[in-house]
Amino acid sequence: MTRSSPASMAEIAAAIGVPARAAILTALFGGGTMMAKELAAEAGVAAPTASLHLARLVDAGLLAVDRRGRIARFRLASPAVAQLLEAMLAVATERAPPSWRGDPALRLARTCYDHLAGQLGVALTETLQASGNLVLGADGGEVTASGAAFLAGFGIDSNQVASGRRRFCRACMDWSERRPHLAGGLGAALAERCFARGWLTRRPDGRAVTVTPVGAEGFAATFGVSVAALRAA
Amino acid sequence: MTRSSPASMAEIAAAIGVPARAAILTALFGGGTMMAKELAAEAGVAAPTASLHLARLVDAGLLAVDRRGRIARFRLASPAVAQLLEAMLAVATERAPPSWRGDPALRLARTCYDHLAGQLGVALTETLQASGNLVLGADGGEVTASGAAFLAGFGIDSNQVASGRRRFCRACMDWSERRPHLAGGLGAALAERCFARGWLTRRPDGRAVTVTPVGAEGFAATFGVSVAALRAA
DNA sequence: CGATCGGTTCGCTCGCAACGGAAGCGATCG
DNA sequence: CGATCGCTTCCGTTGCGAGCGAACCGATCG
Repeated sequence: MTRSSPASMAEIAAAIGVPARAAILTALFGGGTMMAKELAAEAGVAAPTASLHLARLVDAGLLAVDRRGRIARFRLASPAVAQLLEAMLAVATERAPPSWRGDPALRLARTCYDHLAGQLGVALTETLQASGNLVLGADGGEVTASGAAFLAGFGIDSNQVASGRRRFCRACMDWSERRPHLAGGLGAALAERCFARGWLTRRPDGRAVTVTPVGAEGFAATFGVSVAALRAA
Repeated sequence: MTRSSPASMAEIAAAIGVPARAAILTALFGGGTMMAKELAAEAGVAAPTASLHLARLVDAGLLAVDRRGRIARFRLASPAVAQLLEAMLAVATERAPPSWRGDPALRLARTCYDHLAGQLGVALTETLQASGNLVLGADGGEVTASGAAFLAGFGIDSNQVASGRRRFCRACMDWSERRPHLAGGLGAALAERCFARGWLTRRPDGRAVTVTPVGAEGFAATFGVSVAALRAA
């Protein structure tokens, strides 16, 4: 029966369709994991209420939970969920008042689940393509021979990333820039390296990330991306 | 304020998160337009109830309405909404019981907003790429010189499609096949030609489409796609 | 110009679920 | 072993909204 689709769609949407739960998902959209108590604060509700919300989100298949002793850490259940949230933001911005595209800091650089988004994410992706290091196809994408060498120099072993269970390379539409950025295992690896090198730091209060001074230098030297120019644009 | 995102996300999700409204959206996901009365029947509710639901969906920016005299025709507000629904279906199938990927007819061929999806949509897309007629990139895609000639023979003027306001060519992830299919203006044009030639016919009861005998012949002769083989797979 | 038809507004009922307070439970630590 | 902490379960309250029937409104048609 075709009729099963609307039912499960409504179930999923209803699980999101409450300010408290939407706030929880938004907080986790940055890609991290959080304890129930933190999420309760994030959603602005009491602990018992948050507990119910979290149970429902897990039940709906939107969150995964990692219970260790008395503490429970929550995260998005899958990349597909992150894509869903991304799509909702796209619709939200589309219908938003004339020209309000979100917090400038959020537009500049943010995490999208586990990879980079915003102007920085898009710029890095386009630079990699323009330099012939990366070819993004609709069915994924490939790293060229020169690209593998380039990434190796950056600390990423393309073969190892590609051997993972996860989709190697994927284009993810950026809701604020309306252009695609790099996602998938490779996108995650790239983001991870940027954090590990201290080029980027996560902010405790959202998914926007801060580009450090050394990061600004690094992005310019390694990728030819000027963060200052992005900020001015 | 970052805080505006969760609020609008919840608003949008809440607009979908009721069986009746999800059914309405699903019915329109096929890409057509429908009258309020038809949608009421589709959702299984009385006319007044449907009227409220429709008003709310329009208000949430998910539906657009075309009022002409006493009749009101509804359609999805934008391609972004179609992408959102696609993403919800992706999450729904992910969490679905072991291996239930929807109605076989729906998997074989269906419309996704205004282009083709399902095994047929994916197969056509992959054939076009393999034959060097189409190069799908992350930031859209291009029709090669030979591709333009090929499409012209099929009745599609690539230049005219490309000159439209709409994104020419885009990859849309197929929720049942988990592989991308062709979307955007070109995808819509391709689907339109298939219907115009009588290769495909819409079913009144859903978004699944029927491949006619002449269509099966045409897909094999023109694209080298065997519908019978797809059906068997 | 009266009948019909599509759609909306009104008034009402009913049920679900969001929420906080208090208590319970298991894990951890001093 | 007792105190604390993180989380959950169990209450009761409260309010929102989904639903229908009936009446209403405007467009269209005979």
